[in-house]
Amino acid sequence: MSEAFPQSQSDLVSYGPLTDSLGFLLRLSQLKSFSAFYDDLGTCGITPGQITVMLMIAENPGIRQGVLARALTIKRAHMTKLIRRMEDAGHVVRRVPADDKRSVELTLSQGGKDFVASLRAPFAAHEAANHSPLTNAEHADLIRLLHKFLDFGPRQKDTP
Amino acid sequence: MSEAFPQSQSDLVSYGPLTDSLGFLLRLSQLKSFSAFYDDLGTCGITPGQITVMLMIAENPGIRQGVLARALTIKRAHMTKLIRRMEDAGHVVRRVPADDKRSVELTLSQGGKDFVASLRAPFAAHEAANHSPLTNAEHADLIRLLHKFLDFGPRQKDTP
DNA sequence: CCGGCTTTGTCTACATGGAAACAAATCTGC
DNA sequence: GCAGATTTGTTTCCATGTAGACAAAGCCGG
Repeated sequence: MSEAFPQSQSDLVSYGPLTDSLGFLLRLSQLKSFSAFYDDLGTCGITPGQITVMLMIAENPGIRQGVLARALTIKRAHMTKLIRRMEDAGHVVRRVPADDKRSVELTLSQGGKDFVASLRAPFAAHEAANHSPLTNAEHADLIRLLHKFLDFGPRQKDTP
Repeated sequence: MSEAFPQSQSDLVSYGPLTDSLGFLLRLSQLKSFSAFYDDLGTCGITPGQITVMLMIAENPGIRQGVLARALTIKRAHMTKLIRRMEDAGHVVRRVPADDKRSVELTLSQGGKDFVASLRAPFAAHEAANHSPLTNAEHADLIRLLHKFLDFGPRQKDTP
């Protein structure tokens, strides 16, 4: 039962119980998606993690580091390293607010804003092409199901 | 536009263009799925990568290392390390065939077979519970869409 | 044969990301 | 106020996985 996945030509392998394992399929899908990201945006000198963080800061100016880490399901320790590099690159500004001197508020520098602006079009093009073998309707379905799987809250409805 | 994901209570964050980014959603979903895996099977002393490799060898006895690496979309260098540890643990046997002395054929030892057998029930239970907020029908849809996204070939049909 | 080219696994760096411990700041109960 | 617990970011160490070079084995055209 259950044969053949995308692997190169034809090694003819049976995937057994993994064939319908959600975790396994999600992992493979994420690897494929990341690979497509590098194909499309590799020349922009950006990684998925970096663009994610920068888009989030652009969308939520002044967001605190820990809040951002929770929102992206990554550890604060790792966020520290990510942010440090983007600060060194001059893209992100760290500010310690007076009312809570433990925390750090993040904003984009002008250079960071310009950089993000220059990435929006390529990123959108990548998203549009990332469907691969999926039709537009299937792509939308997949997004909807992942939202539900993730407990995505107030799905944005334009007409309340 | 676009607010609120699962993060802890309510940090109220806007995800902007990431809200409908397939790559971003796949990454979050994979993290959630992995986390559920450790919750369900962490006590069995196994990682997602290990159980994947062992299930694949059980399903394809004598499979070569490189073929397995391609099938799982991981690098041969990493497969070498994974296999070495499972060999040290006495779960996997490496055999160099006479007809191609470069390659290595993998099989499970009796201990490996027993170990896999002991994991099948917990793994199936985990898969059944991993739907989380998805209905059975939605879960099946999600699997189907991921298969298509991944170019899953001869989708096993019982009635041709 | 036999000099190249490819394939296969391995090795050594290196990048990515998490676990646990820590210091400083804040909060809480008294 | 203030001693103890909690939150926030950081540091260090470790696990996971990749990139590129390598050696050995197989393949191929003369």
